[in-house]
Amino acid sequence: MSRDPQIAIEEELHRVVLEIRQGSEAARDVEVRLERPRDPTHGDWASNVAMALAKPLRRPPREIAEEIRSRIDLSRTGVEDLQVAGPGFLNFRLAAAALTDVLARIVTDDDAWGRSATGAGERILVEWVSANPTGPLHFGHGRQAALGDAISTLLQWTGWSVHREFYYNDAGKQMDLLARSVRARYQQLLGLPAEIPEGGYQGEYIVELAREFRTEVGSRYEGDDTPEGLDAFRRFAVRMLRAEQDRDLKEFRLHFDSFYLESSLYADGLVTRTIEALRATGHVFEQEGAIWLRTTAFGDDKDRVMVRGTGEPTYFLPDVAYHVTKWERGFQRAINVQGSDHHGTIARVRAGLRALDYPEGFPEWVLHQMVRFEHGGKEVKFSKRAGSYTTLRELFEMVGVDVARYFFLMRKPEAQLVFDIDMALDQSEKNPVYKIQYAHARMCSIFVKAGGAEAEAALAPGGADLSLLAQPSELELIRALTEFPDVGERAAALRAPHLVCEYLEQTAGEVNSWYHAGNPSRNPELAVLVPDPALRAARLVLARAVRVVLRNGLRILNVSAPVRMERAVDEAVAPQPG
RNA sequence: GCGCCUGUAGCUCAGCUGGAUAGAGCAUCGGCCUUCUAAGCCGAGGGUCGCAGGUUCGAGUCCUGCCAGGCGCGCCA
Repeated sequence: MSRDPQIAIEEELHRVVLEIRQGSEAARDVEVRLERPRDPTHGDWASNVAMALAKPLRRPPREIAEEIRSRIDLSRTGVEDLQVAGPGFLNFRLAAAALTDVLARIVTDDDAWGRSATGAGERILVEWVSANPTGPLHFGHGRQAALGDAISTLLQWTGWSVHREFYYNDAGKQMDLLARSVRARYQQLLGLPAEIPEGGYQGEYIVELAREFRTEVGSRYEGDDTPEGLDAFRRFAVRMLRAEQDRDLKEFRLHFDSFYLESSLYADGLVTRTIEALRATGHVFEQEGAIWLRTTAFGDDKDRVMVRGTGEPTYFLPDVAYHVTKWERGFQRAINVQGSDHHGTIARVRAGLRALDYPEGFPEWVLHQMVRFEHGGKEVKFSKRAGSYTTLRELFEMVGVDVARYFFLMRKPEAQLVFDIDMALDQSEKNPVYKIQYAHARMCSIFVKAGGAEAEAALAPGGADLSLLAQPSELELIRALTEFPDVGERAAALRAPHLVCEYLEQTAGEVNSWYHAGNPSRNPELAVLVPDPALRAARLVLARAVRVVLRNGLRILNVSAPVRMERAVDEAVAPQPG
């Protein structure tokens, strides 16, 4: 197995640059990095290092580039050609052999292809969804749900030890309102006059909860307005709603390692401890009967109340306490995925943690903008009131989990997202999810067509002469496959799963081009599997490598990679008679 | 009024942390089906990168100021 060309070139380039800049302190910060040129005519790898050196060395960039070219030793890098181009780019072109070598490695690495060890096993906690147990998950939670999951998986792919957590705000006023709302509905069912409290929950599901509660306890709480009674309503409602959320999360393929309860922060005395710790910093003061933290000392735009005049803490305190537990549980890195409507809270939580001397980047926030749903060219509004298209469950039951997840992920988090339900419902290749899944299914069906024995022989070491893959569309596809590890690396570093979506869509397009290139026939599978056994074998290896990349990419997004698709592929894959 | 995010093709959006001729999908238009995938393939048109300055060899990308949209600015969570 040859060395990774990228690393080999970078090392050699680095060596030459060190020689050239000898004695120049000014050039010390210039880093050597290879990039993928957009235009394939610029080679497989390019470096702008000559241009970066031009200023500190006070020499024309092209002259430096030429000197690098004359000094560099490319004999062990797989590079066939090095050109100086444009203002001073160094363009490296790999020999075809170096390119096709990667195919063998992809097939060998299989499920591990594209993974890296960048995170070095360091622990990181990702917290997301964290919806209050006051109702079912709705449309708006979908983006957050898919995003946090994909970011977590990306981090695992790049070597981090990821802990997935869901934080339940099960204490405080909202829970009280929920309990009162259910109680009111319960009393109404028993024919008693009762009103939903102001700001309470109006949804139809509250009536449903009251009905179920009555089935469970009968009229035991008829007319009850004691605190103990209210607590029974609260516990019942939270239990039921959490169970419902759990079902929805599970079906949306979300798995959490832990659910952290806000109420436990009180029970374990962590809220009190946090107050004491903050007091010790000297940034706490009393005013108008409330206890404040001087968050303005840490970048907030106004000071915040920690404990109300009534003696109850505001949500701010448990929020800080919660993040303290993340650190104390051994996570020196944490990511919070939240909707941008929560961004107002960030400054104060950050200020609280800074006051307690936690480092600047702990935790890190990924904020995503809101989603706009369109169906039939019109916006679909979802309110908390009962209506069509309100819950996350309704959405994924309508368009499917794969499509829903992908659509939520395909845009960068900080941009607003239009979720086009019509396109989501489309089962042609206009729908990017199907396009990718279809490309994957096609690669699988090639193997079915070829039959097991031939495929096995081709995939065995040395079983195929990969240099036969010389069509432009084949070489371009191989290039695309080699980029996959970089994409994962970058997407993880930037917490940007949409880069994976973009890559998969692009690659699926390359697959189609290869699959159909020069094949006027309507059955490209057979056209790909030409009679010549050597070329057939090589193409089987390529098809397998494509399959590995598509499947691994989809795995990051937690979108399924069907081996067979409905209709056409099913037919194609069906056993041949005789 | 203040803060955060966004502004790129008719529409929805990418653009690898400052590089080469700004890309993709949808939509539109033009070619391809009498052997098993037309749910497809090939091609074309379409851009003052919101506006105006600035920084430098070089700006969609960085800095400043405007304009427009989204979200947020409670002793609510």
